Amino acid sequence: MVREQKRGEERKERILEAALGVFSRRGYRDAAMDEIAGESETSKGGVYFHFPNKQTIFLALLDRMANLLMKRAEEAIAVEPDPVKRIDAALLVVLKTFGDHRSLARLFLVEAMGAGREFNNKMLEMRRSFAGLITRHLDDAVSEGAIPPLDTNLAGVAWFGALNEVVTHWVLESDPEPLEHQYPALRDLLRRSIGVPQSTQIDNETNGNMA
Amino acid sequence: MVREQKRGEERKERILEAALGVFSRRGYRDAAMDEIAGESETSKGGVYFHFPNKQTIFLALLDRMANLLMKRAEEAIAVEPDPVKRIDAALLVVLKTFGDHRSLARLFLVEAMGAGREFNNKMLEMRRSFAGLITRHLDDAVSEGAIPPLDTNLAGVAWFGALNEVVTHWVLESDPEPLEHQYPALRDLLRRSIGVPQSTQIDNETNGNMA
Amino acid sequence: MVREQKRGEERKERILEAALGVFSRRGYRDAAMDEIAGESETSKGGVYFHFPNKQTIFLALLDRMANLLMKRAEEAIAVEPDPVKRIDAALLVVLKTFGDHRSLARLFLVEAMGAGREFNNKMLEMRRSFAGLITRHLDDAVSEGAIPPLDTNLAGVAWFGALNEVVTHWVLESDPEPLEHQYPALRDLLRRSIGVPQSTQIDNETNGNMA
Amino acid sequence: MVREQKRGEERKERILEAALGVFSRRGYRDAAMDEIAGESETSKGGVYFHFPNKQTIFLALLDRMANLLMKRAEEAIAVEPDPVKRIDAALLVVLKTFGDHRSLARLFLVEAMGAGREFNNKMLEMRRSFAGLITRHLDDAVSEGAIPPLDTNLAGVAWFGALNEVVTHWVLESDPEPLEHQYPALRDLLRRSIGVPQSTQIDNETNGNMA
DNA sequence: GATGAATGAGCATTCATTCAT
DNA sequence: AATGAATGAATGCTCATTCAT
Repeated sequence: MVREQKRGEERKERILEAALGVFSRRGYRDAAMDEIAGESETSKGGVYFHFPNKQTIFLALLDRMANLLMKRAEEAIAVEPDPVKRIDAALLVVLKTFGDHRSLARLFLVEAMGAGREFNNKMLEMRRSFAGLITRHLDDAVSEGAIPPLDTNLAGVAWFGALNEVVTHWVLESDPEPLEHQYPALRDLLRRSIGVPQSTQIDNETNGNMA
Repeated sequence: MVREQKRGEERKERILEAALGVFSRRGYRDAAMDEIAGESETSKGGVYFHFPNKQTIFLALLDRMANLLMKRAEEAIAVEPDPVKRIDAALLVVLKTFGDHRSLARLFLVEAMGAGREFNNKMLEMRRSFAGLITRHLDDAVSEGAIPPLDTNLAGVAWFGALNEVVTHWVLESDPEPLEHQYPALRDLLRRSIGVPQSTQIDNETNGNMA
Repeated sequence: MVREQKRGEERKERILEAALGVFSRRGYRDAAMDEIAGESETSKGGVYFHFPNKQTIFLALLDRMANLLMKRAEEAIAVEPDPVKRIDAALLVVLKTFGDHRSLARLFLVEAMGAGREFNNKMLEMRRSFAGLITRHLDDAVSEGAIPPLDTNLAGVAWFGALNEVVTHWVLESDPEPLEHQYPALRDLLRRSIGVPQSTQIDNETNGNMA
Repeated sequence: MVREQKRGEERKERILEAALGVFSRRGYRDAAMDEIAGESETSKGGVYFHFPNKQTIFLALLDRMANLLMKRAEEAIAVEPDPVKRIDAALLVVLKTFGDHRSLARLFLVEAMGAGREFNNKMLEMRRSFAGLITRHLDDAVSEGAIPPLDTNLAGVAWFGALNEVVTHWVLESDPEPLEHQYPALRDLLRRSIGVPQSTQIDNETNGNMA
């Protein structure tokens, strides 16, 4: 029984992987359940046994990406005491994560937008939770006196948007250079935007290069 | 003859208006040519007489929005001698333009993304041209000594993304407040991000914080 | 499993039969997939599950007729040692086969011609293979000394055409008499055309003239 | 007024020529009135002024070919006293006429067949009238004692079919040699089929080559 | 006579989803 | 659990024909 459960999970996993490939290759609307079934070495009925419909599969993938990002960002933040450096760390980890998963990034930032009315709420919620994460940490930095007061709500949204756009360009480009190369300049831009004192900024100038 | 031409143009215009409504109500894929025809008080054949296919209509609408934005931004910039204020002016005009055309904004920022592979190039091109506009003026500001040197390419992309995201939230929200309300905080954030000296900033500080 | 396969084949067969009816009633272009589906007691999707498109169904029917004819003709030929009688036998069998399948005959000789450019190659190939069959046996007859030398390639084509035309008239006529009635006269005509010696001809003279 | 009439006729002629090109290039069904209009330097409305519908244009073209063939054949026959030679002459003239008008031949023999139910009667009638022409002259030959009695009705049909098929192969072939090359062999075949005495046949063996 | 905008019925094909086996 | 045959609604696009100007 336990074995069967595992087999079930494996199958489910295979379906999700196949779906990721198909969705990011064809886009949400042009992805056919047939192709997802074929690519996951199942039958169409098999897919429908594990997922009630196409939308759910897409949403599961979206959630997976969101959780992956969130988790990694929180982890990176957790080990860093300095509020400003926390944000730097989170930024880097997000760039790295997207950079390693271009398909997921495309799904998340490109395909999900116009996938249909049904996804708008979900998208808004996700975007809000990312912006909220940023806002929260900016609030921390403000209350610790590391940066001057500002509209952190707006900053959260705007930062997410800036990041988003950089990644989107990278996703849409046919032959892009590694996403992480954008880190130093983006970090400086964002820091400045919230009035991080020059001194701190110099401190970290060194790690302009990363893996 | 002139009258006929005008009639033709009017009909074309009616179709575009109807299409805008349908596209932004249903999304690109779920928009039916039938509905566009119905809403423009034409027949399906009539629509196809004026446009070769669905894609072309969508693209025409996208172009229209892009041109509208570009034109207004350039105009706002043209009358402003101070490089920093130029950017402020452009920002405001973009917020106002989107704010007045929520449907077009939705089309431009939300629906166009996942409309299909065929639109990706067009989208990238448009996003690049906006980012490029910003970059160009940032370069001017740098060369005039108004702001310190920075990676203006990245800044262009990031600014466009920030703006984009703010507008997108506003588009997806069910009951949003006027988009222009975001102007002061966004302006400050962006200014700071490029190291605009505090003094200039104080000038406009009046309409500062909002929740 | 075997049962399922059989069910699948039955369904496919039903579709082909329905298609034959519809194609020969309406012609290739005016045949609607809807009608084929309806007549085969399936849904449109069902038809498309078994055949990728309309063209393929038509081609399958054409192939079926061609194979049926070829097979029967070869069989009739196989049991007959005398080269001239072989040809007589083949002729008779072709007339009988068409005579028993007026719809297929119409499809094969009338509808297939103007069905569209896509079918021209196929048609030419089929016509060539029939003409070739005749040519081959005429060659045999020549080499056995049963008939004098002649341009057997041309004769193959011409014979096929003669046969074709006789059948076509019969197909297009609103109230035709049995096709086989044409056999004796056609046989004599064809025999004479290749110079079959009178003696052999007399053998079968019995069922000679008809109006 | 006379000039206008002439202009009208010219226009009509241009339309027919254009239609011939389009029909034989695309086939009856795939020929668009738009293209016919464009190619005849008229408007769609213009075409409809001169012809009530598409079918009529096609029929006019068919008639034209039929008349051309008939007329030339009758002419060739008229100047020839010997009944057997008459038939030879008609055959040659038909081969030449088709050979010089491959588009018309395609229209007449290929496209017309599957153009739709509406044309079947017309086609049958045309085929009958050609077969009838042959039959008539065979009857003459019989009554003059030039050939032995035979089923001339069938022979007419079969001959027309033989000729038809030879021309059809030539039409469908991608790179055919001149149609007239088939004349000598076809003539001999047909002669033999009606039992033309050997002597006559030898007489004409000379003109195996033609213009 | 001519034009070309407009009409609208028609149609092949796709695809998410269901369900008997 | 899994299969794959079957469903049927949905939709972009074509084109002969009409008719106001």
